[in-house]
Amino acid sequence: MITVFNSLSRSKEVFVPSSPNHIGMYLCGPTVYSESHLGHGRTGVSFDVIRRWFEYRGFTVRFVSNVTDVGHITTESDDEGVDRIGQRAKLEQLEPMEIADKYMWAYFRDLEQLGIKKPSITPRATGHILEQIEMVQRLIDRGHAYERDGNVYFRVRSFAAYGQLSGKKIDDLEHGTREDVREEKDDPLDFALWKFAEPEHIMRWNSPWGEGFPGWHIECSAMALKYLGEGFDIHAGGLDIQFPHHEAEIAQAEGAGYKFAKYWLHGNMLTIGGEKMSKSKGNYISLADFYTQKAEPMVLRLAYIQSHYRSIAEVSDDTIEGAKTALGRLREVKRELERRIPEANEGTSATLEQAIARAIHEFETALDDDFNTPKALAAVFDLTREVNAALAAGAGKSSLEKALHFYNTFVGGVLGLYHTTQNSARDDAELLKGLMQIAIEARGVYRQNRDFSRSDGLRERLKALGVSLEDTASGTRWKLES
RNA sequence: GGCGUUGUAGCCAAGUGGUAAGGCAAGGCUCUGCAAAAGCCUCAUCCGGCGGUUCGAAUCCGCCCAACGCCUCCA
Repeated sequence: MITVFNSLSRSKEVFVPSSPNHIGMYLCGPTVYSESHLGHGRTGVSFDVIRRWFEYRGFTVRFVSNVTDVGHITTESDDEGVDRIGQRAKLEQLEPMEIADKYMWAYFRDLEQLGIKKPSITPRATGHILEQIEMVQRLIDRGHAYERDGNVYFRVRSFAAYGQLSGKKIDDLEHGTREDVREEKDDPLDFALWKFAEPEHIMRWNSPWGEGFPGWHIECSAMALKYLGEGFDIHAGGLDIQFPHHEAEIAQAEGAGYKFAKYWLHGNMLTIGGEKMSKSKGNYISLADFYTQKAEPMVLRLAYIQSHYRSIAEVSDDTIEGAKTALGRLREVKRELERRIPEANEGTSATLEQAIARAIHEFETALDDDFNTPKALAAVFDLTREVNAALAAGAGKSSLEKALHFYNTFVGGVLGLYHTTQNSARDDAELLKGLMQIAIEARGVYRQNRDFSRSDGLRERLKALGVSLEDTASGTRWKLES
């Protein structure tokens, strides 16, 4: 039994899928107008683990995650209709669609590094203009929208449930609304479904209301319904787009007469030095910069998983350093198991098997309870201590194999922490292996002759190159430092 | 101003009525020519503060303090 925190009810609910073995899940992707940052990475990893958990529990998940490649107005009052993609296009002297394409692929690349599984479907907003127009027309026909000079607006007060998801009351919102609203709106709360395109606006499509482009929000309503159908299971996204984006999605879809998502899951924000990392604050770190300047992607993935997806997570150099070491232990225990299993004695270890059973139980319980990854990770580290002790005690092969299976299934499969990225260094693996063998042999001769200054000197020089040596009872091992 | 969240060891972070998970850092020990790795041990009488409820609270209630988020583009 899996329980999930549903933002609609603001409480944990037992998850009941709409069909027995299949789950439809939609995750709001970014508007692709600039580099993806640590926040995108966190949301991606959070829902990737959730998806993997459903799969582990036997569900087939259709995971739809969009890319919004239509630029949206930066300020409602701006009649120039400057949108973010358009702005960026001017800045980089590219076509808007070149900007969208460039950052979309960068986003895919950055997420892939984090071991995030590809969505089943990745719909683009520009590929679904017809669906969006249809939905807008439907909203007009049903009295939830109206047209003014080529713009179409959603009439918020016509949709009683507006505000339910984010816990806002329409009358409270009224006061907070900006002064400089577009005068043709009937109500300041109303939001755009379709915008008239000024002559200089490059991204434009023909519609029943003239040439224009869709508003932000409508693409997700249309694409989620198209690929997941009515009443689909899960809609997910960052907490910061709960309002107004998700609120608007519900209003549009249900206003058009369709049942929308049953469970709404929101991932919390990242802080740097206690402050939310965000574009407007300018304190964000792009994923690409992180990878080149801070640590490899898997360290980041572990850092994310160490906090619960609904908690605010602090990212600091200390957090990253801690994750780096912890990841090393998780890799090392797996490597050691792989190394030792072929030569292990036949037999079992009752202590180890009990520890494995307990770890599996605790891991499953933790993830079943609203995807509590920090708690699951605690179970993994508890087991790791047991495994290392068992290895030292010479535990039997079949128990060690069970332990290895645990790491492959849970740490690798569910948490996705054993993902490796392709890089050119890997092509040289054989060469490296051979060279290291030679170096180790040479050092071995020094050691046999008790010429420790030479053998230590060799080790220091290798260390300086990022290769560390470990002398063990069964010979010298080496590894590349991360 | 409206709505909401959080405050747990040096840092990160679970726990949400039964007497403080886990990771990092730090210190000691075992092993070792040395080092590393690994293991073992130590590391919050206490969970922002003050009251209350209870046999019992970090966990529930009240007040206070502090920080943060949404209400505007954001994952």
